[in-house]
Amino acid sequence: MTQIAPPNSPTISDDIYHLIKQDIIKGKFSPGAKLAIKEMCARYHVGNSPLREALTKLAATGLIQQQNQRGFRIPLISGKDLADICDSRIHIEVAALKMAIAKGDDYWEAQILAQFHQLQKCQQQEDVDQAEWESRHSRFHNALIEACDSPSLLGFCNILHDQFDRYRRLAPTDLKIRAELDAQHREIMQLSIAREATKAGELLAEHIKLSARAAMAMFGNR
Amino acid sequence: MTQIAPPNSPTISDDIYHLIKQDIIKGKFSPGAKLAIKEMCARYHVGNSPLREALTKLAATGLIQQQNQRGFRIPLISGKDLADICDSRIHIEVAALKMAIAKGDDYWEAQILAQFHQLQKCQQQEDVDQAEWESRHSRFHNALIEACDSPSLLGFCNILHDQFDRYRRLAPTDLKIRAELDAQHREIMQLSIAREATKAGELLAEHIKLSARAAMAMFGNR
DNA sequence: ATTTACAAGAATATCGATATTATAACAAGC
DNA sequence: GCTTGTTATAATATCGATATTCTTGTAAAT
Repeated sequence: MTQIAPPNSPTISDDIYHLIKQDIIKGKFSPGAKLAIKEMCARYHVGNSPLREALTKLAATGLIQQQNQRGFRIPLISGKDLADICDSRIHIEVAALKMAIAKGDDYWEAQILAQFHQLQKCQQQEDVDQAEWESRHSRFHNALIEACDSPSLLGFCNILHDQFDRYRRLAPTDLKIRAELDAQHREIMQLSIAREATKAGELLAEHIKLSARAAMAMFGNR
Repeated sequence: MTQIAPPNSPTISDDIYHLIKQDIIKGKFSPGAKLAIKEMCARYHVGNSPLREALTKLAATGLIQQQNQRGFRIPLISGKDLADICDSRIHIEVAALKMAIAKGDDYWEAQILAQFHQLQKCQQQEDVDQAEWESRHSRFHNALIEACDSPSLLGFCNILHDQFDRYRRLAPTDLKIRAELDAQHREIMQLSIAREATKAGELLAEHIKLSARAAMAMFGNR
């Protein structure tokens, strides 16, 4: 009995879902901007239905807002919102990291090393490819928690990551802070593989806070 | 300057989203069942587009599964999945409760008392109205954490609640356990209003575990 | 008997057009 | 001048039909 791998083609809906999602995270739409259906159809060369499905899906993850009979908008930004995303990320991602440290196997350790290496290589370039860095950075953070074996926590982490990234790209990160963040990456990796759950968790919390600081500076209060 | 309240009519898409969501939670579809587009359109008396948007949204929250070119399915159930949902709920809902206890004001306290009272009244009936009980039970749990002032955590709690409820309704809860769960409700309420964050959190964790036990008994292993 | 190839059928996903609702512009009344 | 009411316009949401993809059944080949 040979279980043949199913074909499973992509759909337009799914393709532009990822496209639009990335564009939002990249900041190609300004906060509060209206996403007019017709314009979006023209921009992404798709019809009504798949576009709306993609937008609906994005609205479900909080990356855009939907109002009945009034279409879709890019959410406004605020210090309060960022603080919320940051705090939630700390709660959930730290929990996931601790679980991963408890459950992770050799493959998990290897993947962390591998992704860290790729991130390093990317950063040593003369002019860093932003898109590539973002991708590798995400993969590194994901590798840390992937072994937590909790689909729901991982899903929430992804949602929060996306929302967090939109903020992070609004404010260019200072070089000094960038170096510090990178040092934290190394430390978190080492502590995780050494199974120092508590210390690793604390450092990850610090790391997230520091990441948020640059964007946070754009808002006076919370 | 009189800021008039906007009209904001409902949409078919939004209406059936809630309808289908409740039907899934109520267990009207068996795990693994295929949700054929045409049949669903007939069943809910709606067209193609709003139905697909509703299903897409539900897929984004994990209440149904979507596969490209292969439509939508009700997720299978498993002890592993339930354990994951349960654990995540504990992580996130306990965190939210502690935040709420730290930030809650008089209104928060009053709402908890009010929702608890309504839940009690409902339970003292001869034959409990299941739908009404579910609604009041949800509102009580929500009242506890609402003051946490974190939209993202509250959103995740709702998602997990929905998934959890589907499992809970699969197995009828033993009367003895039911009484115990209700005693916990009262205790959690009291500890919360007394601002005993740690104790309240621990008890909420116990409460969630106990709720899951009945459904968990349906699966031998994890 | 098992696998492979192909064709018919069914289902999903998408398009183009329409109906419904919100928005904007403008006139009338206080 | 400001509010209120009305109409024209534009946008969203929905429908019905079509194209594309998967699935099933049958026949040929190894």
